[in-house]
Amino acid sequence: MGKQMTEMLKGTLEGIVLAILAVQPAYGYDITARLRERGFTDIAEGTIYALLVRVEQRGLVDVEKVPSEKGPPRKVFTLNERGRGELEEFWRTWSFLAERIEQLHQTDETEK
Amino acid sequence: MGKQMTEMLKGTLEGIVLAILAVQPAYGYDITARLRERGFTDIAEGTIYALLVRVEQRGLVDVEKVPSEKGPPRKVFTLNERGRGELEEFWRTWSFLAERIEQLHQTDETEK
DNA sequence: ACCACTACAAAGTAACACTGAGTACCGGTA
DNA sequence: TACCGGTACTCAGTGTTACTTTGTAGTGGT
Repeated sequence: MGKQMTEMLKGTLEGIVLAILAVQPAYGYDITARLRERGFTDIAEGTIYALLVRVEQRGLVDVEKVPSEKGPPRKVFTLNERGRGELEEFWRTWSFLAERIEQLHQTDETEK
Repeated sequence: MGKQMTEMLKGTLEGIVLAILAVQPAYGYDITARLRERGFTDIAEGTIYALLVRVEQRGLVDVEKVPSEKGPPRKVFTLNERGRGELEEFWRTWSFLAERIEQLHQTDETEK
């Protein structure tokens, strides 16, 4: 993956995952699959699991072990109240940043 | 500054500064001022100077020392050819990410 | 018995923004 | 003269994050 993308995902990837969980509860392996569907083809599994450990420790999700027919038991993550709060703040922060960057983009374009 | 914003700036702040330099050459202190004008009121000076050292070492900018009437000499940074290339890649990466996140934002909104 | 796919875990690395402190130069004021 | 506010740059140390790599383990098909 490009280095720029790697750096840009820092701070956004967590929000992306929370947003995916907001749509519907999911387990790690499933989340990486959904990310790939949405165009994030190069995100390593290990990255997602590490991120899930963090959000669990911070109490943003509830966890439930569910047996699987094809492999080890699944850890299903559900966004809880705190998680929803965090996600809302993520959208606020994102909107703030995106607006200002888009403004710069326009200025930059017109310079050409 | 909020922790989320701090993390989100990773990978984007460099692009933001390059975009500002694309409009017009500037020195560190000036760049922080322009950032504040554009709404980034909480970005520490030290952060900008460290970033400028990095982009200089990577050869994205040309540097010129210019004496100042009110303080130490200014290090004026001008975006060069490599810097413009990097900036273009930044916009590509940004657009890719922003599109997908906005898509998620919509999905998330309609869920409510 | 082997292999592919599913599913999770963990250690080590690199990159980045922040904090806080420090240096230095100038002009104005008391 | 002595001080202070504004300008301008530097640097060491900290915490967080995503990536890489490797390993473990269960299931089903051939």
